[in-house]
Amino acid sequence: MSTNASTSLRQRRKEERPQELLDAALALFVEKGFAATRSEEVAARAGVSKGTLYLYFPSKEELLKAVIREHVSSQIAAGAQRVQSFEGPVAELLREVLGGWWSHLYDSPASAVFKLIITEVRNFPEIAQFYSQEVMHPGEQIIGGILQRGVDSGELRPIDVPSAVHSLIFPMVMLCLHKHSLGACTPLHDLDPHRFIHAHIDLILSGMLAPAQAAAARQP
Amino acid sequence: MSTNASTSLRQRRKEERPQELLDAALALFVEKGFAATRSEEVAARAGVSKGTLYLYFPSKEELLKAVIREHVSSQIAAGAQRVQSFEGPVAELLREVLGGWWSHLYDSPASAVFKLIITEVRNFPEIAQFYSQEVMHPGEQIIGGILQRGVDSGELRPIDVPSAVHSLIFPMVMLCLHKHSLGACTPLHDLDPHRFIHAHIDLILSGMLAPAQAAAARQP
Amino acid sequence: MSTNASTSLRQRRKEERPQELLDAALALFVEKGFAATRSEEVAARAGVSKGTLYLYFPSKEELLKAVIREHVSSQIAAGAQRVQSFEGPVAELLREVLGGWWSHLYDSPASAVFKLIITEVRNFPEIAQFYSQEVMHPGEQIIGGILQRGVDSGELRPIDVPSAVHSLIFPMVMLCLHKHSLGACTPLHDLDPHRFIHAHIDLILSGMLAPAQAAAARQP
Amino acid sequence: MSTNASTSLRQRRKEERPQELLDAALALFVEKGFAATRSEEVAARAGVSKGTLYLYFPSKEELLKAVIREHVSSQIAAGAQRVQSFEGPVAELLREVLGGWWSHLYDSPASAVFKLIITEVRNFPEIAQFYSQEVMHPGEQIIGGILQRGVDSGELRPIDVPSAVHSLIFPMVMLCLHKHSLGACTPLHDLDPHRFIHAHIDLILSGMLAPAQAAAARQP
DNA sequence: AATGAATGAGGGTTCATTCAT
DNA sequence: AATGAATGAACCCTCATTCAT
Repeated sequence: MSTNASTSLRQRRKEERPQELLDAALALFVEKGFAATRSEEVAARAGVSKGTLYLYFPSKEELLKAVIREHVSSQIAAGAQRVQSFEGPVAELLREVLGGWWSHLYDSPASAVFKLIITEVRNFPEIAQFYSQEVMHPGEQIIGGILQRGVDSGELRPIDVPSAVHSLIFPMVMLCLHKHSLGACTPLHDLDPHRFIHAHIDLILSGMLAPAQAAAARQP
Repeated sequence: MSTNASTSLRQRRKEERPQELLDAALALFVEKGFAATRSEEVAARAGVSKGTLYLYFPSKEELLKAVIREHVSSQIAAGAQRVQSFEGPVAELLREVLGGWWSHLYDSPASAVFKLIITEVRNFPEIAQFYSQEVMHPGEQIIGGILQRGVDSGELRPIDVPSAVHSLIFPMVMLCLHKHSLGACTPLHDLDPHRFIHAHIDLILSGMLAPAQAAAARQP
Repeated sequence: MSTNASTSLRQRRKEERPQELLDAALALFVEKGFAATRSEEVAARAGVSKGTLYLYFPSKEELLKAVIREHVSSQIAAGAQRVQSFEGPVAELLREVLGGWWSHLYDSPASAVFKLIITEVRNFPEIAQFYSQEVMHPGEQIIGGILQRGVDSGELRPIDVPSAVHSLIFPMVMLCLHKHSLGACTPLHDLDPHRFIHAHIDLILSGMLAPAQAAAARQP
Repeated sequence: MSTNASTSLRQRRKEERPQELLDAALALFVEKGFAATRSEEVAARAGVSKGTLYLYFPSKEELLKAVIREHVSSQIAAGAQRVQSFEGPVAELLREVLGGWWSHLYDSPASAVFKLIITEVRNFPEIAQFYSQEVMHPGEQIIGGILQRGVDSGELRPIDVPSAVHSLIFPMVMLCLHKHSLGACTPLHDLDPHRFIHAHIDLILSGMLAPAQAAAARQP
């Protein structure tokens, strides 16, 4: 009898189902918007039928929240760890943290979540609370902490830290948004995302480094 | 003759209705998304009944396109003019152009259009073409032209112009998006939009100015 | 002053309005059906505005009834008169009555009314009563009377009069229906309406004439 | 296995639904007209809910076309076969073909389709093409062929065949139309449909038979 | 008398959700 | 556990009718 084998296959499928549904939902919600996505489409894209979706998620709205939750909790803590233990100069730390985050982010499905949040917060305000607390504030804390450390150590000019944090981060988020909106229609002619981000970090760093450091940076 | 008097109430309403409907539509499409906005809500917000909306726009989709068209054509040409005729240093020109654009933009309903475009392009790809040609490319041309002029004159370091353009612009767009999404739910704690943009421009300028200029900028 | 002239012009228009509206309504109701015709179309075809229609008819339904009433009352009485006073052979009388009726009918707007009645009686049963009493019964009486006279006089075989009446009349009505339905889309290839009706009457007569008459008819 | 049992209820319904919907649609479209019939009424009459209708037909208009298609394709070929293989006199053939067609037609739902076509062709011109090709022309060919055979063999007088075809057929169609329009409101006082058709065929035959045949027919 | 802007009930269609199989 | 037929609330849009001008 194939009971054992088929059970394990079934079992495997069964355990993967929620993730497959979440992936399908993320892709479609980001592409068409939550309201314009039919739940049957989500099911079809995950390779199951309409009814099955409702075995795993009680409603379309809960599915949305699960999609967002899934991509929100993670990697902030990891970033915080690295910052604590890092010893070298702030410029390097910043390049590592933001660069690492970016190379992880842009090409992964997680880049889509920004669009999802921008698009749907107004309809589901609980998302706002959630996202602010779990992602935005901690992220700003980490980057802000690095910058402040740089200012304190004299590596950086005395800058307005919160502003600088957003000068750094906003273009990265914006690029993710672009990827899943206009960028999916017309290509971003003369701008490679990965090169841009490095140029961007360098440009901001140039603007922040204390004159001595800046001179040093220009003639190593 | 009843021209003068009769023009007043009925006629005046008739002439103002399309604008009232467009305003209502922009607000609601941005708040809830196109698909999640009922046409009756738009009508109600404009103070008319469902049917009246369809006297002025043939369908909800045409209404969306009209909303976008309305906020897209303008002010690019004006910006180009100013740039052509300007004589002073590039830093000043940049502050004037971006600052002027910003003070006009952020507090006006036009700031909402960014969200609308991010949200709806994938469903209405003709918007992409339209927006790229009418807004993005010309805008990038203008800012890129200024930066290139600065590089050529030695005011700015030899930078990657397209990257710098987006380092400058993306945070501004991002702030508009934020205003109409997360920002409408939880306030942007320690960041005043107008002050941020000036700090942002200054920061980027610090990163771009040629060393001589930068030194001069630091000690007047 | 043009008061007099313009008043009379206006007056003329005003007096003709109801008829123009009735004509427009007949044409459109027959073409598209009552339910599928918009009252604004009727008004437009009559050269007036939507509101004006309602100055002359209290509702779309009343307009329909007026259209039917208009084409129903007439010419039955006239036919009855002719029959009473006619002296010659029945075959001739029949050709005159039906031929006269036909040449009057087929090319006039009245031919359309049959379709209107077929189409709309079920929705407005009062029409049935009306039409039966005013048109069908009297018409059948007249034709039936002629045939009966022929049978009584020996000109015609002893036939089933009611059947023969309908054998005579139904194709004529059918041709009117055809004109305003299929005939308006694909032409009636090899059948000229006027020639058909004469051939039809002759054919039926051939079938009804008493043998002696028939022989006479074949060799004069 | 649940095949046999489970096929029963749910599956059986699924297979029968389209037909049930078509029947309901035919009845209502004929009674009230296409435009005046609400799709919910059709569904209700078929014992299902509004939404279910759209599981089987993509739109009300497609439902109409399906209704017509269903009643159009058939029995013409069957008639043609019988005509080819028939050996006896034309009068008998005609009585058999038309009589057979009639007894099949008048009391079946198919009799309603004539009204549907008369009523809706102008709004859906594709129906005209369809019906002309599939029903009218072939039907006229068959009857015309019989008559022509009779003329050629000397059984019938030299008559205008196309005219005679319509003299024969039009009253039958007309009676179907009547059944579903006026006849549904006021009864056809002194005319039984089935007797009428036989009297009608006999009458027309009397008019067509060659004198010798006619004399024979009168004295058996 | 005539207009046509405005209304809102009504009807076609979609789609989240349920439930018998 | 999985399916997909069925439901019916909800939404887009139309159009008969009204009424201020």
